Amino acid sequence: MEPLSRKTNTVTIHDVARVAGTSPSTVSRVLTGRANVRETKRKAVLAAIEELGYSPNLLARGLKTRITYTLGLILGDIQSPFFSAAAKGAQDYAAQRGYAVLLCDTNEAPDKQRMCMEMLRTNKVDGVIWVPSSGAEELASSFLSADMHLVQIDRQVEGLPISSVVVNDEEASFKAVQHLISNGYQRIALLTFQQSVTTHDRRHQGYRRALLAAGQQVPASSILLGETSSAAGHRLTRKVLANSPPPDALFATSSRLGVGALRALHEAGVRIRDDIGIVVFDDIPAFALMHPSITAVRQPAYDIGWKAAEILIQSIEADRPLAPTQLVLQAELVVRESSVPH
Amino acid sequence: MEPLSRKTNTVTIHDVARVAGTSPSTVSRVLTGRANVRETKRKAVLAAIEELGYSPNLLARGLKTRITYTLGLILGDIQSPFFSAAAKGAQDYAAQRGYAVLLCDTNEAPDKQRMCMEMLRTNKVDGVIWVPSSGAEELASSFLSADMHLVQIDRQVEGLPISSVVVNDEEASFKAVQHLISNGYQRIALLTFQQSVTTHDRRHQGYRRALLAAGQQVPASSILLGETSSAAGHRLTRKVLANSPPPDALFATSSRLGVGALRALHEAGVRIRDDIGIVVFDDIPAFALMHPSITAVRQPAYDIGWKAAEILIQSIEADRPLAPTQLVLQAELVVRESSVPH
DNA sequence: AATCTTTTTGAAATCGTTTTCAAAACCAAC
DNA sequence: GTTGGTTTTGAAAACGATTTCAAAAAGATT
Repeated sequence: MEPLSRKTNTVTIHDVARVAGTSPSTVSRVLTGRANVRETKRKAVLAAIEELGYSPNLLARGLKTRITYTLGLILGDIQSPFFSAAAKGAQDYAAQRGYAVLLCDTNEAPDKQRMCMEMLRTNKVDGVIWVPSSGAEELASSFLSADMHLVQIDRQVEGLPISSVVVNDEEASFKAVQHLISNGYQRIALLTFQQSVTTHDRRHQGYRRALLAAGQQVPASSILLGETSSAAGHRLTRKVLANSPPPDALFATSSRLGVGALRALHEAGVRIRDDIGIVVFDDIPAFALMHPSITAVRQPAYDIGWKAAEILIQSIEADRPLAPTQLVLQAELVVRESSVPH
Repeated sequence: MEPLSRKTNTVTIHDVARVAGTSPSTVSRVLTGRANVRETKRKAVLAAIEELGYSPNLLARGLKTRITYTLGLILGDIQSPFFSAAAKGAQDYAAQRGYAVLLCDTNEAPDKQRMCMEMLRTNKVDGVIWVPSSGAEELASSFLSADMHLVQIDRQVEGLPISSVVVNDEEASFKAVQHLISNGYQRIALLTFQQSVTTHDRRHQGYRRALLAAGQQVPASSILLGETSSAAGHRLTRKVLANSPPPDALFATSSRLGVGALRALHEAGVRIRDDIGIVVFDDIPAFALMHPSITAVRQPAYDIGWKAAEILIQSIEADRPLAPTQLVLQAELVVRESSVPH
């Protein structure tokens, strides 16, 4: 690390004080608005600030107050529509409350997740919104014991007192599969993530419950496990199409798995909707544009981010430690063409 | 602004020094690695750091060194696939170089853009990557004169010495329209942004040049101007379809305009590909999945972000001011089905 | 006009680092 | 065992804010 050049022309609170004919203390008082200062002085200070183009140094302020008005946001992949919508929601709420947002993309890699947390810690963020990747338990507990404010979104690390904002994965999946059944589909296969993650586990659970409620068995051959990538969706779909009898419907627990499945179905020349129905958990813009359009479970991603920021800031600004909040938003089934046979 | 509670259990460089039996100066030296310290001491210091779980306070460091190792990123809309890919590229490069990224989403609103810049300035970021919205000229020049390091991506504020990373908009558009012409399309309409923004202006320019090169006129009725939203794409397409004769191909200068156009075409019962060809500038994942799949101009969005961060950090770490870099990456036409009649 | 109360003010300490500067420790060569 | 030249070290002064504390000013009350 070689030393870098430094900017020189910074204007500080002392300069403002000098121009306004007062002391730094008073300038600070008008800045924070926490104490009363005579109207004439206040005017003079504001004029000086204007004249000098002064803006307070948040580093110095943060150093003294231990509050940085900065949040960390750790995502698996900012390119995913779900996460970017959540990021936008979080950012919008944070900005409205005067907080800045430090973005971290982990590419779903556990070690990068650790690095991100470390980075956010040294940057003294006031709190963190994150999507815990699998195997994030010790990481979570270590930052919890350093009394870092945390809110997890989408997924949950279970058994720890951490606030979270998630959707009703189990129930929404139950309804989605029930919808397929009530539209006459008989042999519904499941495409899901092989690793244990709360979201996928619960979606899997909802699928099982719907089949059982309809008096159906859940044969092992119709549960397909893989990565949550479109390549995996493609591969698993090809595999399940080889079953005899093949499934007449698919339920995919992530949009990527769904996208891969669609590709495989198209290649196999199977007609979506009539030959095979499909519902995907997590809606993406493309699904509405396709022909036939794809039925999906829409998650309120923007709201998830917004609410997470709200809970986080509330926790940060509370004087005493709060009990963790568990917020469950409602995901809704958006029925389009792919699940409704002619 | 009410006073907030403060964390108490911080471990500082003094604690480390005490445990290691040395002085803060020496601890600082092993942290920065900028001076040599005897191997025994160095070991002791590292052990103490480990034992105490110390991590340096970047606020204090930044206050002293005036270097925060933080970049600002100002985007119009993080949900746009193009911007989120660019954000990812920038973040990946920045992280690799030890920089954090402060995210700002302006919703394309000029006043929010100003607020973002102000926020980044008070946060003392080392530099900023941004997408200048229209009317950002004075903003740009004011931050330029405060010798803030800036790199603009996608769009350019013209006439100011600011580094930028863009694509060959004009040429790629020229090729896209030429491609339509060579596939037999005769009356190609243009859907573009009504406001003057370098990207759209250049794409418009490329469209004109292609038509003129083919010896065609450019009738005013085939230039459709509106917002760069899918609603506008929809409206403009309905409008242009009413022309007599109607166009037999469309060139849209943004993916949103393109998406709206596709919706309108579908509603009108016009068959894409045979009745009407279409090429969209800016590729999105959905285009590859549709039937027929949509020909688009693919931009290296990830690389744009990556390169912008590279240029920015280079400029930050240079001892002396550098001449602004103008980098033009190559956008390429991805020919799919929508522009190739049977 | 004198006293008491309340409000407004500024000097100085502090937050946790880095960095200068001079003293201390080390090492080699005589 | 000096001497002289390197390295290593620690004390103290920043960096730019906030905040405590006591003094000064203003306002009320007699």
